[in-house]
Amino acid sequence: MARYGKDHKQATKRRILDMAGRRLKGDGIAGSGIATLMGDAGLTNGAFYAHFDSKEDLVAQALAEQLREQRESFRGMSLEQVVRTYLSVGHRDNPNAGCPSAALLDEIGRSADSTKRAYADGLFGFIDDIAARLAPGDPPSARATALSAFALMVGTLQVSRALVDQRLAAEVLEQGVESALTILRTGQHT
Amino acid sequence: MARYGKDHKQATKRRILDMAGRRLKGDGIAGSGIATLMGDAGLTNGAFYAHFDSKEDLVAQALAEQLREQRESFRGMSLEQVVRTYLSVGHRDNPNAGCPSAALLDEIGRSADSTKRAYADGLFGFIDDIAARLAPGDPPSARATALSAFALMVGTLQVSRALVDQRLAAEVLEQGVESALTILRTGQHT
DNA sequence: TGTACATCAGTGAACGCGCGTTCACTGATGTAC
DNA sequence: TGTACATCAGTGAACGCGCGTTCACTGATGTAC
Repeated sequence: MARYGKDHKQATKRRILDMAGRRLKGDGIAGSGIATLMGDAGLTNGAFYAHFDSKEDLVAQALAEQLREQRESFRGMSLEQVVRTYLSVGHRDNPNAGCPSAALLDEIGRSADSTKRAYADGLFGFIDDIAARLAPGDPPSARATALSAFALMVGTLQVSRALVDQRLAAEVLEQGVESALTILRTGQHT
Repeated sequence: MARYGKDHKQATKRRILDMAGRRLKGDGIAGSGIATLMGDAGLTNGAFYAHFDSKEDLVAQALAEQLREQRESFRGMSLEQVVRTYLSVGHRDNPNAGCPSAALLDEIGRSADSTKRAYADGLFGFIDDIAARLAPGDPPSARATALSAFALMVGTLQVSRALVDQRLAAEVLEQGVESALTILRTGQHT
């Protein structure tokens, strides 16, 4: 037995993963160093490899965790609420607390296959949640619609984050809400 | 007079910008170092600062140039052709020769204001081209539709690039084509 | 025409720094006797 | 109860490397006389 409670190490790892998820979304994958990531969790760089095989390993696990949390955070909402929350100024201005897709999608495209697989698994869990609400009787039929609406929301949030002009950025978000709702309402599904 | 033709330096700068544009889209902003960028243009790191103030400066200029080229490349196409070319397997598999938005949008969101401004200028030039084709008489009325279609295409291409499963990635692209065309056909404009 | 000088695009070494990763070590605790 | 030992999460210095940036220098050319 270790001198700490038997789930101490597990709790530490969870803390690292949580903090790393936020940091990665805020500063990007390439922009987040191991020492900083560990410092966020109140530890030093050396302890990192007691928990993870490599930075890639951490990124894949943190990504999975962030997607799980995002999925949960939308659980009780109506689809309209999901769209309005996603394309809100609050979400736009706090990438570190927001959607991992909007924050990291192009970097994920350049990442190792293990990271991509972790991402894909988490993403389609989320997409299936939306599809199930669009077509409770036959979720697969609504997958394409759900994915299109999501792709539109991700692209819109990213564009809005790339704009300096606040007025224009807000307008882009509002138009995104209308378009996303239209897709969800008129999509081909049962 | 310099010992080279009077536009020699200008030509070198254009070469650096062109190569840098490709490299940045392929490896990301944080993933592209000055020495590598200069090596691509057949030069050494030291010459960089004879052409640019800083890496940020280069990124802003290269981004503007890439957006200009993208705009030109779509000039003669119908909107349907634009959509099908954008959401093609060829585009998906060659980010370095493709859309700067799809390759770099989330990193641009984390960049300096000067970079964001260069991006916004280029982006809306492109969006306005699409809007002008949707509503030749009154382009501004179609801006929202054009932007939504573009956001959907960017998000879709990014998702498709993040997938390891080729079959699934191709399916995502195909569904994206349908959704984008639907938005362009049914959007609210004159 | 021939020589001395000015120009300046480009070189390549060096700056301090942070990167991902390794590893010998610390020190708090639990177990054995 | 007291002491010796094993465990192991975490420390922090060090590894080689590439980063963005600076700068003294090179060498090919054009100009002046």
